[in-house]
Amino acid sequence: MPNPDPLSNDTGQAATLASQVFERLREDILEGRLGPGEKLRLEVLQERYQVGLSPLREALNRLISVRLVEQVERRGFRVSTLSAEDLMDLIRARKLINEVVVRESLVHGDDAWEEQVVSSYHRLWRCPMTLPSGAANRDWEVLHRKFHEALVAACPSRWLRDFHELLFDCADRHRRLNVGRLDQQGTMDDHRQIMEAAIHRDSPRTIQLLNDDIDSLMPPAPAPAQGAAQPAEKPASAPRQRRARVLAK
Amino acid sequence: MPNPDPLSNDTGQAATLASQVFERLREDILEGRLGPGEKLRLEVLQERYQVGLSPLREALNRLISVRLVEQVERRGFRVSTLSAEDLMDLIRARKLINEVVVRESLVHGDDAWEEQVVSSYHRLWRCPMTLPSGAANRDWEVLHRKFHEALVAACPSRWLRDFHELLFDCADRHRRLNVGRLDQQGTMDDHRQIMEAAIHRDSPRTIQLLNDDIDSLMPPAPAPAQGAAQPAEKPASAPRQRRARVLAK
DNA sequence: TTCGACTAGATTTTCGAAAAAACTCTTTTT
DNA sequence: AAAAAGAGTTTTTTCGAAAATCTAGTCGAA
Repeated sequence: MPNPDPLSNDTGQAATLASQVFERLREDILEGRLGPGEKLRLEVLQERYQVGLSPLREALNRLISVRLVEQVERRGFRVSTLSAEDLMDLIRARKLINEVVVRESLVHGDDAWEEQVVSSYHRLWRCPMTLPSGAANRDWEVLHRKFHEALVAACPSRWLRDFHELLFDCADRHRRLNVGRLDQQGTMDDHRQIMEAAIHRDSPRTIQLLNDDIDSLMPPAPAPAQGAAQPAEKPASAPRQRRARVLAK
Repeated sequence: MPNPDPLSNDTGQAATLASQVFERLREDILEGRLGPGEKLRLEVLQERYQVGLSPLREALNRLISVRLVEQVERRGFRVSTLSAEDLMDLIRARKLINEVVVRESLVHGDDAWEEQVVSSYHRLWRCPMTLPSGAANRDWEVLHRKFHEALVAACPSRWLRDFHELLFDCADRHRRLNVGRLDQQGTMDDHRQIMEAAIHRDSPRTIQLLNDDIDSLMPPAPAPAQGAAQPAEKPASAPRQRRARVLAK
């Protein structure tokens, strides 16, 4: 379940404005309402989220650490870009980390872990991937993430789990922004297979299945370098095209 | 060479206050002037670095992303702690990432890379590890970091290089704060061996040597769980010792 | 025309004070 | 005594305006 109340965090405390804005910005980027490469003007965001500069800036900074936003000193923030190259690198790194983390998790997972895997799978299974309207179902996204998180939850290395999570989120952004362009059918069944391989502690198979899943993000057409997502200056409003400039050093 | 001018960044631009404070805070934490677990009161830092809240907060947020600082909403920031457990985990993760990154780097490294490795080694070799005064030599720290960076610079995966860097910095913090307690003699010679193995493209040996180096951070005495570094409330000034309290959750 | 200096407007960064929470200590209640 | 309730003090978070810097466009010289 996604936290239903954005005004409070998991511990029931009231969230700071910074956290709230962080969440909203995150969603907006993940869902593509703020496109890759788009400039994030502070005043605009201030207006959009109805907050002052302090919480906004704080949120932006946190988004940088999860690589959703990039900053150039004194020149502001922008949504980070998604290039085909990045994606390839991401896929490679992910497979690598995944392999280790999954293996470790399967080795160390106890009964409680197993239950978590099964139940998070079941919740995911029950949840429709798309809403009746055809739009992506946010709940599904969250459950999907939780399922993958549960799989590796038993890996004893915090560092590796964190890397895994970061990579997952980045890959997930690519996935979301490419829905339609990607072939995402088997997903339902894939997850069941993964879950079963995992609770049978079949490392090689689990890893293999997950790697396939990861690979499914590969840019559809290895077609001529034309880039799936260019750092467009907000397609909707790109009146002023400026020529390349030589920046100091 | 550490950037000699903290008022400007690498591109010659004037650095923002936030960046300057970030650097200073970073140094202070790395050198132990701000100890592990120490509470970072905003007002105190404001006074110490002579800046307003905005740049301070920004710096703190950036430090969080490199794991030097931790935050609890509405309860402020503190220097992140260093436990023996963390260190063990860190060592494991580092060896793992290291293995991959080094192998890739040795495979892809070209002549320019090789030169960089050699020259960064040489600069390191030339530099005394400690100052005449006996204190740690900051230049050496920087060159040391650069040497390790150069080794893996040819790894084509940005993600893995970034992970490698993050892990290195964290491990380095442990090392610095434990100088004296650790056996750090062979270092000089070790680096030469590493460099040579690397330019001979001898992956297994390079990896082995680096792993040994990493292992050398292992807590000296596996003595009774007494923790090498407790989240002490600033040893230097702990006038009010307050009894343990039950914190929410 | 092309380059460079310059100006006006836009945008980001920083400050100082106000608002909101958390913490400490005391008092009250069970 | 232990827990609950308050009151005053810290500390963090947020705002709104000022300062600093960047950008785009203009004008003049080569």
